Amino acid sequence: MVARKRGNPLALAVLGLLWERPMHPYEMATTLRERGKEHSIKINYGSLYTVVQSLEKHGLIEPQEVTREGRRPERTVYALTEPGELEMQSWLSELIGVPVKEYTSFEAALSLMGLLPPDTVVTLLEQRRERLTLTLHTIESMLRKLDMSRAFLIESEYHQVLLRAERDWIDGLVKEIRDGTFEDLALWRRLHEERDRG
Amino acid sequence: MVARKRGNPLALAVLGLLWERPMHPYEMATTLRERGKEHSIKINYGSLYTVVQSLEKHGLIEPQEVTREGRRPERTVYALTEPGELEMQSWLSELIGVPVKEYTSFEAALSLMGLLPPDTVVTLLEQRRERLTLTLHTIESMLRKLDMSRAFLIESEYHQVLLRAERDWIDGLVKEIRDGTFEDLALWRRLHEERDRG
DNA sequence: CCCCGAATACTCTGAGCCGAGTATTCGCCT
DNA sequence: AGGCGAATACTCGGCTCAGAGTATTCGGGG
Repeated sequence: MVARKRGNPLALAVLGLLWERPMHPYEMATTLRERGKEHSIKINYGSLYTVVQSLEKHGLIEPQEVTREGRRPERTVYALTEPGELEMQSWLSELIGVPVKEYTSFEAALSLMGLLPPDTVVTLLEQRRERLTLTLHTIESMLRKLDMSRAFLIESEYHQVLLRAERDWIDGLVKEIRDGTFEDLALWRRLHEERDRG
Repeated sequence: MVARKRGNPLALAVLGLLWERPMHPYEMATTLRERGKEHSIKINYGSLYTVVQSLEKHGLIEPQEVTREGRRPERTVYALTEPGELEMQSWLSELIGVPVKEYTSFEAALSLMGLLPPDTVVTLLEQRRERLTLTLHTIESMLRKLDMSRAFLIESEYHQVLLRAERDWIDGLVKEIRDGTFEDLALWRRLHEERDRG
């Protein structure tokens, strides 16, 4: 058998859930939503069922029983196999222990920002800054009224840290462009002025 | 015509390149690599050619001429259309001005870290910390010997800021788990000990 | 007691993306 | 002269993913 390709983290979440107890796919989705994991892991039905199929194909999970309640569609309850438990541990260990470069669309946008004139960029950055602050406030107030135990909040704590770092950095950048400290600002501006005339 | 679906940022980069001058796909790839954009935008041939096709289909770029050098394969040179220029500006503006949640695999992993025993997690986090520091050093020394103008480095400056924020946060987390300050640590540990015996 | 909307439990299709593979040519080294 | 690796310029098939669509049932209001 070929080495499993570790793609969608949703598959890892599935392994995690089955580590606790057997479940059918739909229940996995709702359980994940109840626990608020949808904010850190993208869940959607299409992917969920493909992912479960692929895990079964690789022998990491196996159908335990097929039940039916009333005349609802059948539910296949899956259980974790032993290879599945090992895979879950090794995969999760890799995700935590080995950083991988993730391509964000904002980083891409920054690398192309020279395509817009400086003043436009400043306006947009300020817009982003405001929106980030708003998101941050929303998260903070959500957490305050939720008051779950720390272990469930780790991921959103991390998320907040990154958001704040981004906001502060944008702040600095905006100031530099505004007061002309930004290197090659003149060049940048000239380029767009020429283009506008030409 | 249906509204274009703004997917792959590589398409935006293509629009950006054609804003400067007409080019054929292979040249786009090499130009982007020369400028080091491959670090902020994922480039691969498969996607590049699909993306160019789709841009042409939507009238944002158009073939200008088909040349041939020696007996190499033909090269189709594309140029930006006016709708293409507008789309590039509005798309880039959106990417800068409107933050969108991006799902990183580390955030997913954090939300599942309870599946591993605390001591394992600490070891893994320390591993990650070391690797992050290493990456940071590599980037710093690359930038030092590269000495390009600021405008070309913005994206990697941003990247560094995020890496540092992550590293510092991990530092704090590790300390909390180590010295027992971490909330519900006992519960977490007990859960795994029971499981080991059971 | 009947209707409507929410919840249950998936299924399906098309689009997008990846990256290994292909075929040719240039240039350098011996 | 000829052979080999790097560069040129794409192509192709398979896999994944999104998310809208489907069919059924339960619960509550009038």
